[in-house]
Amino acid sequence: MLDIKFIRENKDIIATGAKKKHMEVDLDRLIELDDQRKELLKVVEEKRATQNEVTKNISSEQDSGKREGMIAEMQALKAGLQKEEDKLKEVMKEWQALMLQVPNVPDMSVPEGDDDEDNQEIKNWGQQTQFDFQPKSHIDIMTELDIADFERGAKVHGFRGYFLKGDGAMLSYAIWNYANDFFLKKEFTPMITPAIVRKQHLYGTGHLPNEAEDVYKTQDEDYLAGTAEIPTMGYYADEVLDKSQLPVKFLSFSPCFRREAGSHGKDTKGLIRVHEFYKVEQVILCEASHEESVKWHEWLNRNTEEFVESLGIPYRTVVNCGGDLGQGQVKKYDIELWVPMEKKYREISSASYFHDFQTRRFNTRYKDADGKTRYVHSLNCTAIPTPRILVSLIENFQQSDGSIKIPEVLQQYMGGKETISKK
RNA sequence: GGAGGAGUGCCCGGAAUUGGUAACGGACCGCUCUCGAAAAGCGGCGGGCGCAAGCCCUUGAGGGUUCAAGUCCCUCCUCCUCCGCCA
Repeated sequence: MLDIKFIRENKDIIATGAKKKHMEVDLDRLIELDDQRKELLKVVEEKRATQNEVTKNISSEQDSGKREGMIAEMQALKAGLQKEEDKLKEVMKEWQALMLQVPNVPDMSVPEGDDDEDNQEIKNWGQQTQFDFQPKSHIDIMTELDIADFERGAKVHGFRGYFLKGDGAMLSYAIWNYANDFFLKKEFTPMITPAIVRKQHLYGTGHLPNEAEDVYKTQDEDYLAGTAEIPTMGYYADEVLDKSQLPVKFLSFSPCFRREAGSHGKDTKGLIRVHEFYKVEQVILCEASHEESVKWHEWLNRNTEEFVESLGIPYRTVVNCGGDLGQGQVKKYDIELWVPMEKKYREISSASYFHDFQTRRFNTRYKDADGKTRYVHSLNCTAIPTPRILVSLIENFQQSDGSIKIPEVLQQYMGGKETISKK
């Protein structure tokens, strides 16, 4: 959500930004509606003012005749007021729907482009793994080692179902525990968040109204969060923080649920694209300054890069192009890990900042040094998603005998084990 | 799921004639006073419109009754007490 004043004063900037993001929004209609809103508001407020004043006098009026007259007068005024209020309500409905459509303005440094094909590599770390034997996919490796079961996953869950089993499960625990130790050194507050959330919080983060298809819903009209970003951002909704509390740094762990409604044909096998997974997510709330946002954005992304480097998995970082940005995002980096069997880098992390786009919807503010309340700025970045990280980890660390070498930093979390091999 | 009680201004307390238009106190911020601090005093301390005076909105959310709703009615949410169920 942007400020309507800002929209009115910067229509061209927003229109250009929307175009860069390949998003449609009818700003002229919005401004037209806003004119109507202002006009109606004026009429309504004037009538309410009269009503308030006369009504106040009614209670102190002793003469019952006069009193009756005033009441009758107010009854008439009320009928007119009601009509105007109904009109206003009608205008507000469309106004609000349009306001939810206005995308945040992408940063100047965001490259032009249609989709993820046009994202630009800004960093490349490590060597693409070379094998002196015929490498296998994570699906084959895990199945042969009996550390994942996709057939039974499909039997129990359905399409995109999976079981992690034995050392496959243990490897996930190891990654979670290692990630906790790694990131908590950077002064995050760890959180385990609810995965079932109320609708309003998905509007807050910007997942609604535009991504409704991709979200699971309960019979109570609650939603299953696709990321801990949603509950974590909701944590301080409708609250006013003190400047001294900022920046707030949360490391949130939660299950994540995604319908993947728009990607039926894609990544139909294995652990790349699944309906449910676990994720450790970094979330930051900082002061309302672009410089602060940029600083923490770089920091968040670097944290995850460092984490991947410590595992020794080759990766690259891209800056997302305009067409690959979400509605609220100002700028986004993706970290992509090398997947040998696909001969491609695949995304495992997204670092984005939003300025006050989200916090305006969440109504999360802070009291600044000058005593003014402002909306905080919000950012988030994946720390680590499981099981997707396993795809690269396993494929890059496979050995000729079909076993998996466990990255050194994870070994202590696997009881000192160095390889996962066939029993 | 059932029965009863409660929810008040950025925060914490806490009033409001059994319908008459949200007191007051604390905390916090600014100023005065002070060498400095404390104390005391004054002002501020939700949102919108307006150059301003001022006006409108805001008592968990949304509706309704009424000239007028914190107060009455309906739906929902949250918390507390009890019953039932339960990892």
